[in-house]
This record gives sequence, C-alpha cells and structure tokens, in this order.
Amino acid sequence: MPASSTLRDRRRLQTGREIQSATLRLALREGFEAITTEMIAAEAGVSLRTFFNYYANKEAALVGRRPEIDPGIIGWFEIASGPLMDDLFEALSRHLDDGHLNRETIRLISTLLERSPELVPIFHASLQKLACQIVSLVTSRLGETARPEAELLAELLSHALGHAIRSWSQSDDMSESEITRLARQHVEKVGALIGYGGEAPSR
Amino acid sequence: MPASSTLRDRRRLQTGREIQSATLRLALREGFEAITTEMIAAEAGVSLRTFFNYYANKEAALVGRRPEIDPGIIGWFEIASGPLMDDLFEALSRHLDDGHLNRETIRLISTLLERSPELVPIFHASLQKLACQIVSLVTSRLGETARPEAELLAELLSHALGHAIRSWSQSDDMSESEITRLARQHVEKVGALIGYGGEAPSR
DNA sequence: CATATATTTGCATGGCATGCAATGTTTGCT
DNA sequence: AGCAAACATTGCATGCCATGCAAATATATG
Repeated sequence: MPASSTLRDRRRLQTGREIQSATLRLALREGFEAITTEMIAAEAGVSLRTFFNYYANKEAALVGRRPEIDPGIIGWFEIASGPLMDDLFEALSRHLDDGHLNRETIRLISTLLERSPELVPIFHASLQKLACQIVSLVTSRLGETARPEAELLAELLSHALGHAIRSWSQSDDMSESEITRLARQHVEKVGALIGYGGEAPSR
Repeated sequence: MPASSTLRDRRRLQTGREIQSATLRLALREGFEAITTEMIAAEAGVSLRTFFNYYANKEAALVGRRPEIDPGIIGWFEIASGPLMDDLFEALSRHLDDGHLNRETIRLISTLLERSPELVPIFHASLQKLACQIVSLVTSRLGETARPEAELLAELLSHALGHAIRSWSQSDDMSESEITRLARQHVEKVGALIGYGGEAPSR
C-alpha cells in the first residue's frame, strides 16, 4: 500500500500541489519575478509560514516536489543483467509509470519557460536530484572507478529525460510510455556525434 | 591588446578577484552558510553596495567571473572543417589557453566542494553559461534541427571540462593543456557506454 | 474518549538585494 | 594643467526572503 493511505499524507500531497499550482498560475499571469512568496501563500490559501514548510523558496514551488525513484525499481536494476543502457532506460520507464506526472502541470511549466527563458536554469537544477540517483545506479553496476563517467552519463540522461517530458507535454498524441523512447533516441544521437565524428557538411 | 589596457578595467578585474578571494577565504574558515555578504564586503575592503555591483549574490562571488569564449575562437570554429569533436575540443583548448584560470583559486574551490558537497550545484549552474556557448557552436555547424542533441552534448562537454579542471587543480604535474585531453577521454568513455552497451560484469 | 504525534500559524528577527542620489575617481580632450 | 564627460563607489532607505520558536489546531492510535 502506498504511503498515501492516511489522510495526513494525502493532504500533504494535496497542499504541495495546490501551492505549486498557485505559483504557476501567478507566474503566468504576473511574471515570476513580480510575484512574492506572500502572494503565493495567499493564492494557495495557506500562511506564509506554511509555504516555507513545503518549499524552500519560490523556485522550488515552481518545480513542485518530485518523488525519488522507488526502492523497488532500484532493487530490480541491481538484479537486472541486460546491457547497461537497456536496464537504465527500463528503470526510468518504470519510474515514470508511477503516474506522478501531470500533463497539464508540465504544460504550464513549458509555457512559462518559453515566455521566461531565464527560468530554464531552475529546471535544470531540479534535474540534479534525479541525476544523483542515476549516478548511484550506474556506479552500482560499473563500480566506483567509473564515477566520473557515471556523473557525465547521469547528466546526459536526466537532461534527455527533461527534454522528452517537455515534448510529451506539448503533443497530445504522445503516450507517456514514449517519453523514455524519445529520450533514448536523443541520447543515441549524441552517442553518434561523439563516436563517429560528425564532420562539417559541405557548404 | 586585451581590454585590460586601461586602469579602470584592470581595477575592475582586480576588485572582482579580491571579492572572490575574500569569499573563498571566509567560506573555508567559517563555512559558506555561516558567512554574510557584509562579512565578505568587509574582508574584501569594499562596501556592501559595491559587493552587489560585482556579484548578484554570495554564490556568484564564490565562482568568480568567468569570461566568455573569445569571438576570435568562435570565428575560427565556424571556418574549421575537421570532425566536429576535434574542432570543439580545439576551440575549448584555445579558450582555456587564455590563461584566465588560476590554479590556486580552483584548488580552494575544490577543497571547499569536498568539505561542503551541498555547494556542488552552484558550480554546476555556473557551467551553464559555457554550455550555452557550446550550443551556439554546435548548432552553427549542425543546424537548428539538431538543437536537442546540441544541448545534451553541450551539457556533457561543459561538465566534462569542469571535472577535468578540478582534476588539474589537484595534481601539480598536470599541464594546463592536458585539461581538454582528459575531458575528451571521459566524454569518449561515455560515448562507449552509450554506443556499445556496457553489459553487467559477471559476478 | 484520551493521548501522542503532526501540522499550521503568527510573530520576531536578521540576512539579502535593489533603487536612488551624492560623492569621488579616471579618462580623453584642449 | 585644466576641464567636462563617463564611470565607480558609497550610504541610505526599502521591501522581500527565510528561519526559529512556541502556541494552537488537526489527525492518528488504541
């Protein structure tokens, strides 16, 4: 049974989402820089102090709370013995299948990012937690000696996933399960660029 | 002749460095969280207001001001016609050869990062400006359609460079010109992981 | 229902960051 | 050298950000 069985847990989740939603609504209406934490708290119907109980700052409220990769998935990965990339993307697929991704919310975020590109670094930073977990996965497979490469690979995968999720939010005819497929395509294109050169096209 | 010909420019550079140095000194002595912008300003011998004329916040002062890639290098890249990776790393080599890298400063930063891993994201964020410039280089070569891959590749390269620079600061017998060589090695290992699989070792 | 455990809230505090206008310094020109 | 324009530094005032603490409120458990 998930941790959301108790009323308290459900409310906490709900309030977190309500604050994020309020932040997105206000940011789209007034511009992110123009809004204050007090406004957000008022819009979400909580006290300022409660706002800070949920998020460390405005930026965090924009991104919302992203759950960690389920220990069950990590356990599966450590047992799996396929090619590294196959197992990694399978683990990411299962993670996304948890259903904690709200298309409408991501769509709002994407809209905001297009209107205010200076916010993009906030979202890049929010991928760091995922990247960190991917590093754990990769080093559990390749050993500590491969940590430098694991960190680079994790950076690559998390950003590819972020990009794919934004693509998914934009096109209604893309299923959730295609996110990792798209991410993998991009990663493999990068692999080709690294591996085979990519000479300048004749002009 | 560089832009540092005039006294004013030299002073601006000098003050910027002095503030960064003061920030590092204090952060190593007291811990980054424990110090205030007022302390930094006092230690650097400037007013608080001047501190904010140089850096937007404490974090930026820690990283210092990183110069952009010289337009001359960008021009060279756009004319070059070798394999993409060769030309990219050559451009990065030339950029680093500008000599704006102070080993002792980087060493202090590395020490600080080991003692306070929670600061690592600050440095990751500081690589974003470089990543952005790499995106420009890559799309100038491959065209706008390759932007998604260009962004991933840029992320990869900038992080690889960041890692290599930290390695360089730690070992006295590593020359500055070997930074890009090391970065490239790591990138190619990642390429191998992507391209050829990297099966789980038998246990 | 009673108790233990979480959560929300208000208040007080101190750091962060910016605009503005006054003052001081450098530059380039005559 | 002397002057005016451009630029840099500073103090002050202001308002937002973020946290600790303790009282009040809500939920869980038995």
